[in-house]
Amino acid sequence: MIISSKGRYALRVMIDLAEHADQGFISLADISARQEISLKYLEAITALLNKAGLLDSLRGKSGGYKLKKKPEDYTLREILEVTEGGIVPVNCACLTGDEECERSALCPTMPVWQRLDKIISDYLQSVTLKDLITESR
Amino acid sequence: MIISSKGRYALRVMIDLAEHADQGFISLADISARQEISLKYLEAITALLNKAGLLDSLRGKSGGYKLKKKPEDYTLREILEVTEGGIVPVNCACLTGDEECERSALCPTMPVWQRLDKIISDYLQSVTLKDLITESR
DNA sequence: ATAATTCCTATAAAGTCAATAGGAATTTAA
DNA sequence: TTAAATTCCTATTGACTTTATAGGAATTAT
Repeated sequence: MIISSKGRYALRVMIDLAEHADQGFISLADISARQEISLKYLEAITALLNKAGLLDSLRGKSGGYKLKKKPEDYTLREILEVTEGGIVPVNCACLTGDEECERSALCPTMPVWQRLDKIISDYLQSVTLKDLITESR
Repeated sequence: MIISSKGRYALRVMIDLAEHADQGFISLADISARQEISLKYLEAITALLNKAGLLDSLRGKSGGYKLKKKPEDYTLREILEVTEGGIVPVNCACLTGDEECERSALCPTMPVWQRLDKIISDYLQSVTLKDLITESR
């Protein structure tokens, strides 16, 4: 799985924050109730988003989170990369680069993994948070 | 990870078989030596490919495997789907379909997962085993 | 016959994922 | 000034998946 439930939930959190952007800081308790995701799991997810600088946070009573940028300025790629710790479709050294691969010089599969990686990356880069927001009806 | 090491190895096996297609049945011992993958793991991988009907096999002395079709008639998609047991980028019910999702009617993320799935699927469908074969030099 | 091979079932070790727990630090609001 | 609400931090757990390996049965060419 390229995108785990952490990434899926992160997207729902960001959408929720975008849809309530006019209400200042939104508490995780509110998001938990609306999205039916446990408070504790939400804490883990927003910790990642916050550390990466995607959110503003305020501690203490009537605190919470809000978006730091406009929805159209977040790409799905940046949101998902933060929560997943990198988006890689294949655990091959030619993509992860964490170890040397002796075969790389004549590896027939390398171009495929690199193109696949680019296709995915490009698509996720092309969609913004704003694209996901459903107008309230 | 959308594609595990089993899928990566499967591709290398298929390439190896394609490159030695003129030599009749190729034993896993030979592939193991060339590809530096353990015999036992190769057995597990070819079992999947064989059960799915992608290979011809012959047991006993001087037995082995060979391709059932021409390299240009295998898509990466069919090879990888067999060894991975399905290629799905996100563990969401809208793709796996193994359980009902109450949110689906107004889920803002569903179209993204479906498009991502299609992009990946289309790309892997468009590349054949023949495309991967490097002419010997 | 025998050697080489695929085929079958089981198992083990390591890693990842999904989620929870408990409490410290902070801040607002009563 | 105190109490309540909230984020923040570190740790842990159970389930599941991945990546193999082991032992031997069945089969077949030589």
